[in-house]
Amino acid sequence: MGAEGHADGTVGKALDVLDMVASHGRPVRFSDLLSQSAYPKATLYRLLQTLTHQGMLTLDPDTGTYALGVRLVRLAHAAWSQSSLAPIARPYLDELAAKTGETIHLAQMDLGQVLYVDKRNAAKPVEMFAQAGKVGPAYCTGVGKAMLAWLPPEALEAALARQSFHRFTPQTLASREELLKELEAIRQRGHAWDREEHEAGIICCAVPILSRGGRVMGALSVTSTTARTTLEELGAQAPMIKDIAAKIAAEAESWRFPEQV
Amino acid sequence: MGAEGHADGTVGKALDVLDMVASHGRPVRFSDLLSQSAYPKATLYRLLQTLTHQGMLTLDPDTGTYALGVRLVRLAHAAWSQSSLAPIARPYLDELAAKTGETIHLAQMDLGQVLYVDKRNAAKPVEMFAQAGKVGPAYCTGVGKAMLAWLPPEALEAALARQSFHRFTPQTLASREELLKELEAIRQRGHAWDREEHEAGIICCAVPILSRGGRVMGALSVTSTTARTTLEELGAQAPMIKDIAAKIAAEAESWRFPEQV
DNA sequence: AGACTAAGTTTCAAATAGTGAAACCAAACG
DNA sequence: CGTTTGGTTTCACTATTTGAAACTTAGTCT
Repeated sequence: MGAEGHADGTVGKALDVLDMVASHGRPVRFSDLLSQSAYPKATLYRLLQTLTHQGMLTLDPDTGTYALGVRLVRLAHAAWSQSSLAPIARPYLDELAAKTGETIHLAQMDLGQVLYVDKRNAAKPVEMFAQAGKVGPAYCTGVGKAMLAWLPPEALEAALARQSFHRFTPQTLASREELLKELEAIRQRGHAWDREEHEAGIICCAVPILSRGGRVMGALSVTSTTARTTLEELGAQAPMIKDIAAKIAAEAESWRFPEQV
Repeated sequence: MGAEGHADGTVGKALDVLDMVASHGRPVRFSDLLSQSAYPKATLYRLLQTLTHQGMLTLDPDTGTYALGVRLVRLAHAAWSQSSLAPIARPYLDELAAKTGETIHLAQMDLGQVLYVDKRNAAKPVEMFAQAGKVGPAYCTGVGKAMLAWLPPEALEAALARQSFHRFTPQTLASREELLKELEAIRQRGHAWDREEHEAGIICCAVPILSRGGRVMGALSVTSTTARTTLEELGAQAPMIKDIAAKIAAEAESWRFPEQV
């Protein structure tokens, strides 16, 4: 809930409110927000007013409810096409999807959580917005563990502090200690497994996408079901996945220094 | 450029900076932003720091460049699925695309500009993030004019003030007066034309999506080329488009009061 | 009706947080 | 090496934010 740590300054508070509105699935009334937030009435009111005035929120005059504004959609368009690995990785995901015939995930780290930025479905065509932008836990997903494993100490610490360690399945690594041991194994192995840790019957093989400097940029995974395949079979594809991750990393980096001018 | 009107408060400035980063297609360095922004060095610096700390921006430690952060992608996911008409309209867009075989646009108003929130391409399947989130001018597009025509006076005024009235083609209505006359005609007619006003050879028929109270929620358009069809043929479909717009509006509204509890 | 209640909006003095010129530091350059 | 360029920190000044409380509407109850 409100355990949002320290919201620095007015901007932090405003963004906090934004998150609050986002977390409800539907338009919210002022009083709903008021009862949830730690901020006093007048403060919250002005915050909402500012955000609305800025187009980050929409106030429906009929119902008096707030919803996220369209300006966010515009910003996100830019965010997706510029900040994330998605646009660069797109052709590679297609390639990987074609070769494996399995579900592909491309994820990045967002405040200790896994954020899926792109995806290919085994069968159906992609439904972008509907899928990308989703978040998931880091400690019990392939992509999550792959990224955690290569995070520098302080960042890892920060991320660990945000894990819930909820036990989704009997296989879930539901403690800090177990997870740390696993991360060590992942570093050794070079890729992460998901052994039905998040969802029964779902397994995956994930590799990190690392910059030349060793910084974690994201992770890439191939997901399947125990009904269709085994960890061993998935593991056979690990070199190929790693290879594609390396290509994505290389292209992402070279994209950074196009015209140093 | 900096003609951003009045950025109220710190929050406004922060969002302003966010837009600035977004407007560059690529990661930007501090000095680039500095030269562009009206804010003094230290102010801009702290703003960037705050935004980075909040996950709205990412600072690449290797290159010292800022890019939009992943938190935006997450927020946008929520924004798209909650605030916009897109999720509701989706099946209707499919229907309209199937019936007409033409390109379909669903747009909303964003600070005087047209924001495309969903789209169906004539031939290819949709590329969501790559297309949705784009913005365009209001005064010379079908959807733009359709929305302007039903805006209440003050909102119209605010929107008009933000139009550039650049003459894209000989047909572009490049003045406030011409546009106002056209808007009147649109209200009479019930739908807006785009007579190659934005791009030569591209025509479209657009209708507003209005709430029961008459509030503009968005607009819907069918686009084609002069090579393939004529305004008259497009106009023949206007009733159907209007019908679908009405359905979207109805569903969007009923969605608002699901469980009044 | 008239008195209550809930929900949203506005006020205003006090306090905090934001400002920005200038100083500082550190690489990169010549 | 001295200099430039690019980024970070300081600090006194001030404008913005704060939030208790007063105020307005609507909507309810008796």
